[in-house]
Amino acid sequence: MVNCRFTVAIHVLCLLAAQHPRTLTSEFIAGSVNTNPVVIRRILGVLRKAGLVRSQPGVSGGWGLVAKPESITLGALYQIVRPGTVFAMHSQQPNVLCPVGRNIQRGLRLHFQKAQAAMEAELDRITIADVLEDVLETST
Amino acid sequence: MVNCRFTVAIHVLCLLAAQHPRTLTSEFIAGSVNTNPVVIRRILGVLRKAGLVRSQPGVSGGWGLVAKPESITLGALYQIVRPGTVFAMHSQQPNVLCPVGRNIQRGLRLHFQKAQAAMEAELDRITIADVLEDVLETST
DNA sequence: AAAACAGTAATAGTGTCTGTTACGCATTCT
DNA sequence: AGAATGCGTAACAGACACTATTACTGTTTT
Repeated sequence: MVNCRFTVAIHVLCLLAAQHPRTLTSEFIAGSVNTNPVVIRRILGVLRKAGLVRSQPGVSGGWGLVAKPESITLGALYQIVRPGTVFAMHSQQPNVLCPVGRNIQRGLRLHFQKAQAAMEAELDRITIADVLEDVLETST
Repeated sequence: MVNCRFTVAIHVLCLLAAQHPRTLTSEFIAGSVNTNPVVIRRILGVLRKAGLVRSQPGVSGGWGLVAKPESITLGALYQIVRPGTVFAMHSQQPNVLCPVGRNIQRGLRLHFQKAQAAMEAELDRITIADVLEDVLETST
C-alpha cells in the first residue's frame, strides 16, 4: 500500500468544508480518518503553506478552511501534497555507451510528463465541493 | 526511489526492437540498463506471459521480440508491468461512525479510476516504435 | 560432454511511509 | 497569573516495497 496522503487530504478538506465555519482539532479529525493526530497535522501543515487552511493554537483552537470548497480542485491538491512524478526513471544511470541507454531518459521524459498532465487535468475537473456532495449524498 | 519497472520495460523492448530479429541475453541487456541480469529476467518473464517476447535457454539463446514495436503501446505495457492503481486509499479503514469517513472511499473510487484512465489513454498514444524512433533520432 | 543461458528461490540492503511518543510554544479561559 | 488546550516538530520504530545479488537447477546448443 503506497502513499495515501492525497486521499487523506481530500478526506480532511471534506470534513472541514462540511463543518465550516467551525474549526476542528487534529485529534477530532484523526478520529474520523482513523489515524494519529500528528499525521493530520503534518498533512494540514502542507495545506496551510498552500493557503488552503489556517490553524490556531490554544483552547478552542483547531483548523479551519480558508479557500472555498468549490475552488479547490483535486488536481491542485494532488500537486500540493504529492509533488514529484508518477513515473520513476532508472534507479541506476543507464549505460551511456549504448545508443538506447544514452538517450532513453530524454526520450521518455516528455511522454511521462504528458501522461501525468492528462491525469491531473482529469483531477482538475473535480472539486472538494463535488466530492463532499457525493459523499453526503450516498450518506442518506 | 519508486518503482522503475515500467521505465526498464520500455528500455528493454526498445533494445529488442532495435536489434530485431537478433536475440539478446539478459546479461547483455543488463549491461545497457546497468543492473543485474536477474532483474531483467524478472521483468521479461512478465512480458513473456503477456506474449510480447519469447526466451530460449542454452547456447546462443536469449530474448527476442514477438509483438511488433508499433503494436505495443505504453498504456498496455503499463498495465502489464504495473498492475494496480496510482492512488491509494486510507491505510486504516476510516471511522464508519462519521458520515464523511463512512462514504469517502466510495465517493473517490470512480474519480480515481477516471484520472488513471486518462493517464493510460495518453500513454496509449505512444508505441515502442515511437519511443525507439525518438531515442535513435536524438542519438545522431 | 561441455558451455551457455534462462528460471527461480532466498536474502540483504535501501528508501519511503505511517504511526507513535515526547516536548516546547502559543492561546484562551477562569 | 495559572491552568488547560491544542498546534509544531523532532525523533524513532515498524511495516512495506523495491532493487540488487548470490546460488543453484534445468534446458539447449555446439
